[in-house]
Amino acid sequence: MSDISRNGAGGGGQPGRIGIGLELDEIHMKILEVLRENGRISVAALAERVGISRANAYTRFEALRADGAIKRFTAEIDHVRAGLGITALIFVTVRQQMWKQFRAELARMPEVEYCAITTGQHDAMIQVRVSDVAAVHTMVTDRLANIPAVKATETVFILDEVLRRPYVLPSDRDRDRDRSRPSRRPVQEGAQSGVPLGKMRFVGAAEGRAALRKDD
Amino acid sequence: MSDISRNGAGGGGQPGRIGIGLELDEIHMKILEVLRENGRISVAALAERVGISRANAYTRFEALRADGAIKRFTAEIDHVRAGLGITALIFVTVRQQMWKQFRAELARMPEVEYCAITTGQHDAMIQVRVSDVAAVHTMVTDRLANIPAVKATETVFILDEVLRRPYVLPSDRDRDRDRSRPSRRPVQEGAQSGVPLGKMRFVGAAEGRAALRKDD
DNA sequence: GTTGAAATTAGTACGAA
DNA sequence: TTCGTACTAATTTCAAC
Repeated sequence: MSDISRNGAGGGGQPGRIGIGLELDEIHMKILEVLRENGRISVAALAERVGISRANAYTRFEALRADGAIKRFTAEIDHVRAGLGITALIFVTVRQQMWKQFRAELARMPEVEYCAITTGQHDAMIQVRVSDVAAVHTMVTDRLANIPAVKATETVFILDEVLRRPYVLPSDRDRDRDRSRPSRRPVQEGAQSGVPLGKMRFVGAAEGRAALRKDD
Repeated sequence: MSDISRNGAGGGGQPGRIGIGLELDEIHMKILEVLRENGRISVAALAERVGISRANAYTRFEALRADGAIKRFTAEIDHVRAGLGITALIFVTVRQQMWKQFRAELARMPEVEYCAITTGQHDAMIQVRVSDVAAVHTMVTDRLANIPAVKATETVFILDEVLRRPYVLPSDRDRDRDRSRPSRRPVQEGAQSGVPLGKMRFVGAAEGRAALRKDD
């Protein structure tokens, strides 16, 4: 289980259009909405909530699963209750052309919950869950630093997780737009909103890093 | 749905011990292991895989749910298929004593999938999923920058998501330790592993930020 | 904490609209 | 395609051990 998505750097699909596979209509989206909130709902109950027949619900449910739009069903676990009270983010600078090795090592670290390749100052961000702060230290100095692919790390602790949505869907945005922005003007220019631009910074990829993903 | 966990800054629980509520034994952990991989498995099948009777499985299943160790069941959705091909991380510096406002505004932004309060240079990290790069720009300049609580932002794009585990459990670490480290020496000192310490950096909280969580 | 049997519900197949 | 119904298989509940 290696790559869980293929986000191109800048080539985002048009809103509403899906590249290959199943064409997702409004009812598909409704199904996804229900399922991300209650992954254990029966297909019969799902059909009722979405407003389609049971047979149809079974067909669409299977189609979404087969197509990969639904990747899996999972239980969200309280890691504190489970004994992993410490969460940290480790930003990693990876030596070029050693991504393959880095990924292989990641797979051997069960305390890593999430890893993403990013633009900006660092190359990757990994999120780890451990039982105590010492384990973070061990993780970074003992395990990560011993990987030749790792050039440098920077660690921050997560003090609180304010929000985690099961999975964001385009329909959420539409709903919000209707609620809080009755008349939405099209995006034209960055400075159009009268916001002091000095407040924010966009950080692009370092030189020569655009090709990194091709390593494996 | 505001705070999804109560991670203390440094006060991690002892490994294996859970503060309040249900005492989780080995079988509970096994149940969680199965459920995080297959959230839709029937309790009957779960009982068989864990090696207990069905009645027992039902009891424990309900206990885990009631206790909050299982927070919810959800479907993992392929955001690219769903039309949200762009993922970005926005690091936010929040004005002190305006956290409450910041959180309230977050709740009104459906494109935010995750938000954590961190130590280090910034105060919070938010992950957003949108349909195109322009939407990130709009999000940052139009929406975030208009929140008085937001002092500054720094945005990076996620090029690829290498790894996402449903939820890390302590038993994963044990399994890994058995597999790759037959004799584990106790952690004593940072420099003990012979690793060049210059490679890594731990970033603590900025001054006066320890009290931030008490704002709400 | 376990097993077994009844009641309920889920999943499948197929014809009609 | 979608719906409705009838059929089969499985799950959940509940009881006794």
